[in-house]
Amino acid sequence: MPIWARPEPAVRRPRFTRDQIAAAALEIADAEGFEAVSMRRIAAKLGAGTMSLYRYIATKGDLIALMGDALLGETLLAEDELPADWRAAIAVVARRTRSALLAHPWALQSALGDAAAAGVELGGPNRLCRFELALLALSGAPLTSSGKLDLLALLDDFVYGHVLNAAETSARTAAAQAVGDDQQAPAEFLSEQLLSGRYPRLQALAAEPDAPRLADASRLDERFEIGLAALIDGACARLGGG
Amino acid sequence: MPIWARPEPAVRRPRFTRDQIAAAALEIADAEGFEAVSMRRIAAKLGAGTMSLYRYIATKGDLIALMGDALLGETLLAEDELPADWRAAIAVVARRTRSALLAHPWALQSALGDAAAAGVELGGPNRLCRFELALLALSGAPLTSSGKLDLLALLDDFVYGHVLNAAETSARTAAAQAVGDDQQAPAEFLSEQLLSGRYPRLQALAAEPDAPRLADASRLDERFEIGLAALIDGACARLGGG
DNA sequence: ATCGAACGGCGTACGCCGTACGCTCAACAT
DNA sequence: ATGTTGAGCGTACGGCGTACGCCGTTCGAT
Repeated sequence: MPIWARPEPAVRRPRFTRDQIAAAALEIADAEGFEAVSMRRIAAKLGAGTMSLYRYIATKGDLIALMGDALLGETLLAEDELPADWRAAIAVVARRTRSALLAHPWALQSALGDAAAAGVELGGPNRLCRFELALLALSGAPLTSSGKLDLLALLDDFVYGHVLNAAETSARTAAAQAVGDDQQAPAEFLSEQLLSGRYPRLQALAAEPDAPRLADASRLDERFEIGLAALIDGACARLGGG
Repeated sequence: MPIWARPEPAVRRPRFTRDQIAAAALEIADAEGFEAVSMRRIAAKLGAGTMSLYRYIATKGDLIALMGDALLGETLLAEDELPADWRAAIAVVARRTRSALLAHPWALQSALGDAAAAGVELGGPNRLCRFELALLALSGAPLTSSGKLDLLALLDDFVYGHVLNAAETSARTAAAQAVGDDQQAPAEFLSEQLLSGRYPRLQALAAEPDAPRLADASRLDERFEIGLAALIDGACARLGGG
């Protein structure tokens, strides 16, 4: 039922591959955003008729699943890129995942939505590969099997959430720098709200001399490292290891 | 420019309120999913013409922003619901956020996408309220202002990521229990993949006697608590507090 | 009380979307 | 040489967001 369970058509002489189709979709998503990815656009990019794609793919959900798995492929590392220390190793996996997702801001959109859920089922080969790699990274960790699964899930929670909020932050700052005129209104609205007195602590915080920015893109890296370290150490201790 | 900066029309006698429109959208999203929310559906539910909605809302992105902020309203707590201990207090805020988001699985979809980004800008009143509440919870914490911001961002990262992955997991298990026939194929595909030998550690893990489930919905609560505690303690220590 | 202007409500239309259906015609088996 | 198959895809349908402009009501001014 999942797309990876069905072999590619390959019956006669197919003009395309699922990989080609997914690659075209990736390109469009990177260049113009996730919602620019449509069957017609992909077909046009490949020089094919729109409906031809349906010889290779049952539904758009399948395509999205393919895109998501292709993206996960970018998170993979060779085994020898993993440090020997398991903490360092799993941190490398997490950092790599983060940078791959940040490089493709549409990544999380492909994971949400009913269309995606229909096709994802249990994840594609690259997802399994990533899982395998993560288990390898943890092979020296003093954790039970289910403890390892918990730690991996915890780290994925954090990484995905970090990317989600980082994408929102950067979209905001990007929008703020757009016309230059548009950034006036939101800023005005915010300071107006602050001055309303309904948010005393927020107001006080904004009034501080060092004035930490509320949505500060420059601290994203440092924040990620802090959370990563806290989770690896803390979760490991709480999961019964050392 | 953000929708909250513009007052409601209110010039003559408007038949609707933004709140009513947002409420109708919420109802549809809860009942039939996020992608069932369309201008036509909302208008029909309100007994209005489709285009009438545009008297109250500039674009669908605005509507989505409204929905997101309404949802954030569910995460709010009264001040006296906060424990005195700052660690306990911020944990309560995080737990409340988690349960509100889990109750509305479409929540994250509303936060993603270009349509949403256009309207969100700096967040609505409820978002500001939540921020204020979180600052109140942290008022006793031995952290600098920017340390508090970092901790809050870190916790939001974790909570949102947790919900994201939990939603995916539950969507998967829900889909698995759908027809009963469909669950056969994915399971077969997975075990086939495992037996291929390309994923030795995954295979070994699946073969263990206690057999921890790969996507285990039953451990979600415990995992959340572990991550929460690890982040609060670890991040606080690393941010220079006690 | 009357009337002009203003404005809320919304019908229509356009250009997108995903995809069901069925035709055409090249490539293969015989 | 011929029959069969299936890849490629043109057309069409129902849905989407929303631009545009008409209509009838309501309000302020007289």
